[in-house]
Amino acid sequence: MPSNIVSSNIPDIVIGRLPIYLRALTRLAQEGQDVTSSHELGQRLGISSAQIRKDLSHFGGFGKQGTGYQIAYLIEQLKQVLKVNREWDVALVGAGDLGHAVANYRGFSDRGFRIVCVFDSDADKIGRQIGQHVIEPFDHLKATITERNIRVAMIAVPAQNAQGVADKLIDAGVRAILNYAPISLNVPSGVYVQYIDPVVHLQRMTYYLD
Amino acid sequence: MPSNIVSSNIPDIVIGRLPIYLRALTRLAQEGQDVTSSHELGQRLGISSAQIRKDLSHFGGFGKQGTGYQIAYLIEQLKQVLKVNREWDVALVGAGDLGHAVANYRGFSDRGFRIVCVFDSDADKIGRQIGQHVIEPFDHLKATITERNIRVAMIAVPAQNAQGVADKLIDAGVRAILNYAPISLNVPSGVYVQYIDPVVHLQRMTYYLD
DNA sequence: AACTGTGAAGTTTTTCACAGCC
DNA sequence: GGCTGTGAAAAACTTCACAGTT
Repeated sequence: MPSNIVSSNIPDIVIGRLPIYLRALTRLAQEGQDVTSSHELGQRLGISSAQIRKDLSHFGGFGKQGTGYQIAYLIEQLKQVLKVNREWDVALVGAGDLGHAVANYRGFSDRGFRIVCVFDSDADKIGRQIGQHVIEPFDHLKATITERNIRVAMIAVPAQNAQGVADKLIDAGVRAILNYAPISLNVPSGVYVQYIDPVVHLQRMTYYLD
Repeated sequence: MPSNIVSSNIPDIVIGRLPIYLRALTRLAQEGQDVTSSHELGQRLGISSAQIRKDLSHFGGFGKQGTGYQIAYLIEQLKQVLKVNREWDVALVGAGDLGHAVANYRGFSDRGFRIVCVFDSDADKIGRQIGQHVIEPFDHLKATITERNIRVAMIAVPAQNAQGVADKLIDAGVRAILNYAPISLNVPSGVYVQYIDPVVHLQRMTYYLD
């Protein structure tokens, strides 16, 4: 989702598939496999082999004709392209049920992300422990995020507060927001937003049911 | 995501935007507005007005020239198209942190979905209360889902169990799966899957950061 | 004057199909 | 024989621009 002007010439839709490839490759590696092909990967993912080859070709020739792709090598390359060969510090806003689930989720650390601070506006929650973090009050938000130079955040607050939180985050320097609140955010150019709204996903499927 | 053959001729990408429109319209209605235009809606969502008009035109002429769209009417029409003018019973599999957050989430009921049963394999959890449901053991899954004629399910179990759970759900008659586990599922034609993997969303954004 | 609905034009994305390499 | 990388072709999707309606 290039928020506005796209600086590079690689389609965003291609970028969107790379994390899926990376996830599948990581799984193959865990299963002990060393080499795969665009065909095998495509079968697993329900994507055509041509599309996978074309997508990867945007970033260079990662494969070997006749052989396929060295899984460990391709994983490294994709991590580099997606810039997750480093670890990104992430701020979490909202320490309700959802915030707790997100804070306790084990799946971030080995895929490039680490929650480093949690904020909430509820006086009862401030100071409490969540995961391994102490919940900080809202008005620490800017100082903490600026100080730690945090660029990535997740919003897990009620819909009516989400835009206000987003504005504060952006003001503090955040450039990528994963929004769990069921509302579309308005953000300036250069800020990226992704949405997770389970109902949107469900509604997209019921269309096809009878 | 038409799992295989698409019976109708309306692009899936259009279907995917309808829930977004519906969400924005519901919000406008809550704010007390009666009428909107493709332009206003597009501004809010960062989508061109032409696209909104074209998308809606697949299902009939919902608007009035010179005036725009009657919000309440358009909401009703979209609900009907997406088949959420009824309430779908949903099964939830997995009662860990994530399962708890999902089970306690307030946002399903007024948007067409109602969690009616929760399953887990952990003997310690079975019989416990979650939201307003008693956690049932895995081997009740088929009986309960068949009996209640449930067509929609959410998977919130660890990645290594997700495919097995999906297979059981499908065998029991489920046709739409919202998968929170970070793994691509293999499902037969006629079964629809949507994925929620926060890391995939985050990785899609870090590409654009420096 | 404001706005929709829609063919036509333009752009993007996917698939095809094959030369080249292992 | 099996597989990649890639131009070219095909398909899908978005935007344009305007006739027609309120």
